[in-house]
Amino acid sequence: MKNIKEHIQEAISSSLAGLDVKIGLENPRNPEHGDLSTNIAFLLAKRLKSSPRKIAEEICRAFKVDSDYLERVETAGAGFINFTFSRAYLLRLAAEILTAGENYGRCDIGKGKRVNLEFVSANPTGPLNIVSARAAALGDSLKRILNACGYRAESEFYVNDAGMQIEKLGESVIARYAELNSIEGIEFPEDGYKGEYIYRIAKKYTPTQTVNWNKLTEQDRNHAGLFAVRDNIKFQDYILRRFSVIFDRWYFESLVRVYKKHIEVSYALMNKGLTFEKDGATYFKSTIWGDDEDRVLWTSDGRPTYFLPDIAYHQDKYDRDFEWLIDIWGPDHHGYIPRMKAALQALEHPPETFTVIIAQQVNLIRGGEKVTMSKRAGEMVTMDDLLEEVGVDAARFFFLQRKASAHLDFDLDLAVKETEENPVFYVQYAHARICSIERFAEGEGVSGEPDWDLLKEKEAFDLMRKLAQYPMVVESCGRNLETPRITMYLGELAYSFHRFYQKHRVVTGDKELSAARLGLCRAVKIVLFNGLDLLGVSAPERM
RNA sequence: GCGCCUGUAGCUCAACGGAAGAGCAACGGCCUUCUAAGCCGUAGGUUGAAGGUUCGAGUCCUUCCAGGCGUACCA
Repeated sequence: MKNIKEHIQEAISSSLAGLDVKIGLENPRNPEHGDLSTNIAFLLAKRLKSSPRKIAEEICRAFKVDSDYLERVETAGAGFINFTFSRAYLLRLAAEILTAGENYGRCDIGKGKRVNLEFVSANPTGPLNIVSARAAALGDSLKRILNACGYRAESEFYVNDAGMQIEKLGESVIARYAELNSIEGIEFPEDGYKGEYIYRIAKKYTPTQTVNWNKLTEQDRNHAGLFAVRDNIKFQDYILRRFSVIFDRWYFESLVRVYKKHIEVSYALMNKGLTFEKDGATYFKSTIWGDDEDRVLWTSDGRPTYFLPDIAYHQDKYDRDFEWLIDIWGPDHHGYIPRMKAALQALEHPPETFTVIIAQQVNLIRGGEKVTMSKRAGEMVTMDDLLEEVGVDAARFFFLQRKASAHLDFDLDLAVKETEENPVFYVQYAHARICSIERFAEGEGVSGEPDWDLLKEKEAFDLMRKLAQYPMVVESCGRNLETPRITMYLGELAYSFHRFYQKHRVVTGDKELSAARLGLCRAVKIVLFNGLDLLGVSAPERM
């Protein structure tokens, strides 16, 4: 049995007799416009020197309606052609969903391409913040979506466990340690990490045996810094796991440095004549690829900047045979995009193999006012605070409802207070309700293969039409690296189901009809489950 | 100054260049029946402004206006 889109595309192509045109099919927003619609007549108007309306009518006339797929084909508006699915197609589809199970909705637009998704990559200097939570939800969900679209996607967290900030972190820990142990003469560094969590770490910390409190060395600071890094990473991983985000790989900047990958990359750029020295620093000529200014790779005192090992890290992803790199960065890094794109192009990677998604900022609203957050002052609402307050499912669903590029106001009071009216619960409730019906049906002895032909109700067919849209939604999200369509779709599917439920009792004295309706419910349950799974949101069996 | 993001219903936000939508809030109805965390109904719009491209613009281009973020030899 052919895919219905292919069926329509072939049927139109044959009536166009050799005209080479891509026939786009989309879901009309208005149900009166059928189940699929094409704008092909508009696109052909110029070439055929005719009006869209006339072309649409001609295509319509030539179109042989096969009732295995379609009930109706008609022109509308200024030249749209609308297709309405046939009863036979929809019933067959419901049966197919039961067979396909978790595979329903998958496609193969990715063709096995290996994708590396890097996200969160927060500094190991403290707890995760709210933007990290958003990036985590987005990245993890995109990984699930891409895998459902036939890509082989892996997730990666890059840990910046090297460089100045680690020393600074160590200095902060040592200062707090000194404070806790009444050791004199250690000042808290002016730009140190002031959060309460540093005390927590300092309490667990044991300084090096050789420590001289009057003269702290770089080694002392690094020792404390790495201790704090390990503690922070452990906590970050713990919170991410609670958020249903499990990274395939944690990649350490210190490893880049140990294996001198950054030096390799530095030489590679130098040998291409793409670097120069100025005021004792080494620059990369990123302006060649449109960056605003050339960027420093090595500082004048001989340290690599953050940028250089990061280039090496990205080169390493290519070396590990990833064909497409997707990075999700916070809004504070958007200025960083041109230089990284420049560096990767300089290393001869085609620009389309590297995509950056900026996860825009999140404003937390509490008591109708923006919660002010200052990392330096240590006033943060952290990711674990958020999980504590609104829960995993609500938090993920909220984040994924918005496209990444949109700023997001997250009203904490509302999310907590309105738990019962939360969109995620609406969708989950539909799933739980179907599970409940299944339990009831079992008790009533409803079983056996559904006789789909018994389904006649309008609401049942509305539901099947919705089920038919699901694969297109997944594919579209995979193509656009977006999630809001899925949350939106699940809301619509749940709505269609609740309507059906309200109007037609599933389990009745008529066992045959009950089995057919139960079959439809099970198809809905499968799609709800699959969709929620792409979001990393649970599908509860009872609520 | 320059760069990026955003501006759509009272609020939060959708809408591959295709035929303006949802949820919440408001108002009015529906539980002897498989979960009322549900359903039905009412109301709500010059898509920030003005031009342009197009058969067709919330969407693309230009110029404004408003809000946010960024603009390091930090990460």
